[in-house]
Amino acid sequence: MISQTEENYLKALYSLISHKGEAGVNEIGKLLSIKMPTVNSMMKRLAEKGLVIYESYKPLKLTPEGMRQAALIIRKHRLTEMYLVEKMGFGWEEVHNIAEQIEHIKAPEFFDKMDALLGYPKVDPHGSPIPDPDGNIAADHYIKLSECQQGDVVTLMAVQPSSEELLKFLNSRELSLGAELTIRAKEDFDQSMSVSYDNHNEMLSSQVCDKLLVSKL
Amino acid sequence: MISQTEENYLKALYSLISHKGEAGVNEIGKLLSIKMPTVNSMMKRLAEKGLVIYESYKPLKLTPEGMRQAALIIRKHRLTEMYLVEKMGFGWEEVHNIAEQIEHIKAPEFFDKMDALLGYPKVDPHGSPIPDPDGNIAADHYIKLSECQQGDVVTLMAVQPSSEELLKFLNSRELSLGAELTIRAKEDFDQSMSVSYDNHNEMLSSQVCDKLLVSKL
DNA sequence: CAACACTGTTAGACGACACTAATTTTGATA
DNA sequence: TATCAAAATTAGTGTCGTCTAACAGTGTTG
Repeated sequence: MISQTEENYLKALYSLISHKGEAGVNEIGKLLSIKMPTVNSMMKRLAEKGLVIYESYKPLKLTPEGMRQAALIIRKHRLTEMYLVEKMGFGWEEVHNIAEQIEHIKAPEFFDKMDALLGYPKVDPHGSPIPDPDGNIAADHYIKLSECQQGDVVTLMAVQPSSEELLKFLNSRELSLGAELTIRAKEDFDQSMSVSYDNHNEMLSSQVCDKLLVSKL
Repeated sequence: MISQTEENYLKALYSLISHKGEAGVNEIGKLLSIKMPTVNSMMKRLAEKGLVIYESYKPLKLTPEGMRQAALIIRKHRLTEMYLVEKMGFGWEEVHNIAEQIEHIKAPEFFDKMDALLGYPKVDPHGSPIPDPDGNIAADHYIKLSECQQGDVVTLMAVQPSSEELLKFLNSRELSLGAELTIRAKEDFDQSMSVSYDNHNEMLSSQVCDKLLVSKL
């Protein structure tokens, strides 16, 4: 049995590894607000359980089973977020903390029911892919808005990572997934962008553009 | 902050006290499958926190604040059960274990939303009253079917306590809340009852009749 | 390449929550 | 009322998940 605490470590490890390719004890600690020695001993325990590959002073890895378990937790998290938005009327900026708790519920039938009621969605409300029931996750091929050029016309597909503050900012600009963005200008000195969509014409800082994932038309 | 574990003790204490008027360390232990010494030390901790009145070798009591906290957990449990049945399509016999976990979620807005989507229900799927947001719980004035007499015509209002097995039994007899029962006969030697409702005519054992709460017309 | 900063590890402690074994209190009853 | 069984308590242990303090390894850089 994997405890709630262990689940949180697996999730953190998974997200660090999939974003940066590697994860160290220190990084996990920062992500979870837990001190290094605690992380260290937890990594040893997860290694005992066959979920993590631990070698002294080497970067951490997940075993295939560890990857699968992590993906299944993320599946529960993202299904929950989708359910909260689609079926209960929460805003996409409100659901993270609730899903963070519900993801630990041990009741497969509960998540299966959400999945069915939602029509087996492929992505969560922020555009991140929902792993399938076996723990397989579709790689998305989107690019960052910040990598696009003046004149490009793109569709907003995901917000990643999606802090509550960023989502509120996007709300205030009425910018949501599926919006068709035309890049009017890109400033050389700060990489900020001027984009238009629907009835809007907005300036987006590089920090924002870095977190908006788009697909070119 | 009240931990999940502490919440479970409060709930157990609340239900023992409200059903039997009193609760002892031993009974709580049995209810929660936890050994007496563990219960004992937990009771001292809850007393420290002002939730329980603990005096050596005396029956346990809840303080007003302890009562309130317990009622609020029960509120979350029952709202969740109602939501699972009404909005997600679960059967009334399936929801207890899921609600047992979701009741510990710390997110008032989540339960407020369920409450609103359900139209502020007064009872859960088994007919038990849902405490209000301040922790006040309406006393029901129902009587046990087992206390009724031949010839009585009554409405089934609640099933209490409602084990999964009992609920499945009632399903198999198509007996649900709101059914209008006519008591055809009551056997003296075993207190079993013959009742009719809708297109049914069934024998109910005393064990069953003890758990069906009804109101007389 | 030596020094230093950062990262990682070991050792020891602690609170929460569980246990077993041994003891004490209570209340029923022979 | 003396005894005894059940309930309650105390004492001591163990695991999980956290911490701090001290020490060790790694890699960059003057």
